[in-house]
Amino acid sequence: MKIATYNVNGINGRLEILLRWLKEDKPDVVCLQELKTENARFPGKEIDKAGYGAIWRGEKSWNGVAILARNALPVMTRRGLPGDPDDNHSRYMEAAVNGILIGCLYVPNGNPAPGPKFDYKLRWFRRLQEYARELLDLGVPALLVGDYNVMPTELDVYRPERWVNDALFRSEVRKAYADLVAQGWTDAVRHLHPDERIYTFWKYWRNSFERDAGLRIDHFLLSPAVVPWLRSATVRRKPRSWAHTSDHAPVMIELDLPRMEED
DNA sequence: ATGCCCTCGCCTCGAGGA
Repeated sequence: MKIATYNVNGINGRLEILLRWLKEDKPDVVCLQELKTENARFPGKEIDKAGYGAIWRGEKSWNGVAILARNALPVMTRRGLPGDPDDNHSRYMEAAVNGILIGCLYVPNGNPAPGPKFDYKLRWFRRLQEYARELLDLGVPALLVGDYNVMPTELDVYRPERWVNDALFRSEVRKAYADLVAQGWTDAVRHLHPDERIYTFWKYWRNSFERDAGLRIDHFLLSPAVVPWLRSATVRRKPRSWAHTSDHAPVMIELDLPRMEED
């Protein structure tokens, strides 16, 4: 089973790129972030025609998350994080696929820091931690997948010294991510590639992709039940090289699911 | 210290992204 995450940076402007990549990699489940469109303008028909069922939660211009499943309709289990009824950003959506809970998330950027946007990011992270703890307590196979807007360590940044005061790398945010992982989650990419420089995002500016001057900010966190199934975790760099593409690359993991119990 | 480049909106500049 192949599960991917992809910050598309505008689902309508990026539809051709998305469909082309789906055809090449054939992921079974895809978590999308930054739809940047209201619900009514989500290209559900085109995605359906490509063989994917989809659930989504958009909003005008900003944010927005979706979950796609190949030849299936994801069963929505949650929309929005608990803990703040006034938070109307579309940043979390969760579905059950093949008996696995998959949370698709888009953590706030938080810049400029310090400031109200940074405070919102930290508050959002605390809510994620609280909810993630509940998921672990359930003991079910679960993944928290998406754009965390955090580089967890210096290995995850092209020039760490330039990012120390940025909302993606400040110590408070790195600690929030580390505390989340310490609950018992496994960062799939780092687990399989502990010492490798791996990036998932490159600015559009200054040929950063060609120079591989990037950041690793799109992550897969696996609950303990999922870790033994993890076969591979790779950044799909090719779509990032295409014209008019997102500034993120898709990231994909492969799970070897155990055979279903026979009756 | 900042811009660099790109998205979207109703719009040719501004806000936000990371």
